[in-house]
Amino acid sequence: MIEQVRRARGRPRSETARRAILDATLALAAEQGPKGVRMDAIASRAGVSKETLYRWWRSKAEVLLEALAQYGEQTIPVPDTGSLASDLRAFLRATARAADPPTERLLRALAAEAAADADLADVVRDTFLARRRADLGRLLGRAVARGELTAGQAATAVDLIYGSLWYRVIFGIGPLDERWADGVADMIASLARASAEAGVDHPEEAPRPVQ
Amino acid sequence: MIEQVRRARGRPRSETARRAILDATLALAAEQGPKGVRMDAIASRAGVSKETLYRWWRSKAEVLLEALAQYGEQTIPVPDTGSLASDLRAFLRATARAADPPTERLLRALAAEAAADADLADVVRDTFLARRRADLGRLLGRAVARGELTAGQAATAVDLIYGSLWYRVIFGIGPLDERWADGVADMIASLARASAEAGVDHPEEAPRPVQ
Amino acid sequence: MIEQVRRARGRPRSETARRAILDATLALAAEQGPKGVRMDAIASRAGVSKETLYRWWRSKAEVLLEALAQYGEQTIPVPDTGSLASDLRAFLRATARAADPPTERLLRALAAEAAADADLADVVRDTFLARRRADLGRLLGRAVARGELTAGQAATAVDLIYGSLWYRVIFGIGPLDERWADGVADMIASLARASAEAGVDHPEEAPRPVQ
Amino acid sequence: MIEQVRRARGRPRSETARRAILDATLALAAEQGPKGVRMDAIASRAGVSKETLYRWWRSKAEVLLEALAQYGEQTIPVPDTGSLASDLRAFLRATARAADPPTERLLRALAAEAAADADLADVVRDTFLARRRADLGRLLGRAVARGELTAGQAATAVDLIYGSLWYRVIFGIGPLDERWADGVADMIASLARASAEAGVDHPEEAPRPVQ
DNA sequence: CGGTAAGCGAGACGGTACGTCTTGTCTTATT
DNA sequence: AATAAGACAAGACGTACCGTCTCGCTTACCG
Repeated sequence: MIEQVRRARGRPRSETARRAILDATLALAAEQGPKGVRMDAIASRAGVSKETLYRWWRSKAEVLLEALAQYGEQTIPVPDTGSLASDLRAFLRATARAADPPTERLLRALAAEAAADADLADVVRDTFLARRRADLGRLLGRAVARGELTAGQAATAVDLIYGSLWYRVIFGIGPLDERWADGVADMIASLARASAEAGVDHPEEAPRPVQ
Repeated sequence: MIEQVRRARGRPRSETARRAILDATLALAAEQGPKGVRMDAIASRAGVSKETLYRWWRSKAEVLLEALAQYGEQTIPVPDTGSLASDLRAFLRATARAADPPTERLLRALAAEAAADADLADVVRDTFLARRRADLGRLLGRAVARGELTAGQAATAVDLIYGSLWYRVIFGIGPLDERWADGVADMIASLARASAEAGVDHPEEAPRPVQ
Repeated sequence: MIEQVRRARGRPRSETARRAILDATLALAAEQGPKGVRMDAIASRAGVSKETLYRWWRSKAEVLLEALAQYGEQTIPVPDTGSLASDLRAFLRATARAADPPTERLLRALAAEAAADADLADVVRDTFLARRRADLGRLLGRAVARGELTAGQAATAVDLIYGSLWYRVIFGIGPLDERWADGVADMIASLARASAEAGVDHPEEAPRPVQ
Repeated sequence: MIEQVRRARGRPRSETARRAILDATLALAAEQGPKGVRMDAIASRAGVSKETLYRWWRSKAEVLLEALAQYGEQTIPVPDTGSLASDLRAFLRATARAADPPTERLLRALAAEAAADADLADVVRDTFLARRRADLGRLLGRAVARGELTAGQAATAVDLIYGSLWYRVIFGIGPLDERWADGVADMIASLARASAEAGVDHPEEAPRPVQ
């Protein structure tokens, strides 16, 4: 049984234009920083009209969101090694790798939009951030299940971890490199080990040494 | 012989205008959010000309910085009870109290500016953030001295703690209330307790300056 | 094969906006005088953005020039009755009729701009004034051909006649009415008659009585 | 009986400052044209405070008026040789000499102010222009008395002559040199000769006040 | 000769217009 | 129907100039 996709009438959306727009967005962010990411600059660099931009995305923020979905952290796997420490390390190292300088600048541009506009912040939180928070939540959830963390600690940890990421990006505190990933992962993992040793819920789970 | 402070020539700067401007900035942020904080709106609300605004502050961000210094977190004491847990609790609760909704909105407006402009972010980081980071650094430094944390952990903790604060503010993740303060304080303190029990490496190691 | 006029791509310039701008310019000048002719007032009255104004005219003076071309003296015919006296009368009476109060105020606004800016004055002289000077020059040129005036006198007369017009407008010396037109026309014509009687160049041309 | 000039109390007005201001006004006009004549520029160039400027002159136009009175045409004698032609030549040649480039630029700046502001134009007309018009009126009045001109022609001639002067200055039509003076003088004088020959009405008719 | 009142330099101030910039919408002809 | 081109409305930005105000200092008179 062949699934017949109903073809829309008229000229189909140009995939070329879509890619050109997202590429241009990334390139502009990379080369000129958040301020360089202007709708007319994106359009002109992509060889596309502003009309096309606004036909498919309602605002600059939406373009940024899709550009991030394309180039950013979307491919970060959620590891499950049985150890919070190694899970976190792997996850945050992958996160740091995904946050290369161009992507960092996209994040920064997105943060600028969200900080300035509460409605937009809601959207960003409930779509873009929510997915990443859910991933990290699942990872930490396994530690909760093993009794290494309480649910409340896991929730707080999500804020601490992603908070430190955005904080560093927005204010230029420092790079999102392996050192950052390991520092944060170890810190949270030590805590978990401590909790486990203190006999939370599931003492049968042996704590593993961090590194 | 008493050193006579030489009075500057010409009409002295109007303290009234200065206060009116900072008040107007706070009021606009509180009432209309970051987008309401416009230079012309500040000027008109303060009964001041734009020229006066630009005479004393080169950008909106500088006005925000001074308004924050005036109304914001500048009076948060750094407690020293001998216990990291209670020090942190007290410090973060005071921080949460200082971050009332109007102040939160000022912070948000400032974040929007800093995210959009890297040069400005440098200024914000090196003046506004640095003071708060230093306060928290001193607090954590005592725990380092007591062997409850390594210097590296203390540095990471600063990012985690303030990161979570800004993250919640910028993206509207949740309020900066006592629950937040206690959750974060407990989390970091548990870690310290765990580290101390584990006999962490070298307490004599001097704490690295927290950026 | 018919030459097809290539239509420019993109949205065509709005004729509505153009007219609204020129109308608003005239109305503001008429109602509020030269000081009322402000770029933002024109824009707001015309229901147009300032950007549209500056897209098509680089300065207020250019808008005034086009408004004058639209409403001003452009339709003044250059009569040729064979008599300098009646030609001049007809021409200056038509000029006076064209210089109704709203137009006078546009002229005044234009003079203010030109007086303040030498570069602009050059443009005004070489475009707007030049056309009128040429018209009057042709009219007087016929008198020169008839031997009623020397070429030098004709040139001086152009300055005298238009000079008196602008002088009266700018400093509010008096109105540009029929009395003014006749007074100036008769004066120049008497001179021509006198020159002719004195036997300048072409004595065969009989002087005609001034009406 | 000795007229005792009552000396005002307090520090007397600085004549140095007054001269410095008028000099600076002239110099700025000469060097930078009408646009360079700014109140703060005058003050700073004269080494004087704006306070002092506005203490003695209510507006830029008043400063210009006094600067012109100082450097401009104030010393032009009204000749009385018994011949209109030579009187006019002498008067206009002296006028042209007085209108050197720096003075021309002052005139231009004054015209810009007057054109933009009707109230100011009234003042300029009734003070500055009136004196010159009266001088020229007296000169022409003698021709009227001799029956060379009618009173109406004399009045029109004043507009034509001074009109041409301002017209040339404002729009940069051409210089106010001897050629201009002679051209205008000869033109008006020819007319007078013609009228006299034609036996124009009679001298008992009193010359109308020339506005 | 010392008090005092006005003049003065400095420069901050409120007001207002300018010309620029960016966002998001709209209107053409073309594909 | 989607697109490139580009004009458009809205509105904030930062600058410039005007004329006013507020200091502390200076100058010359007058008692």
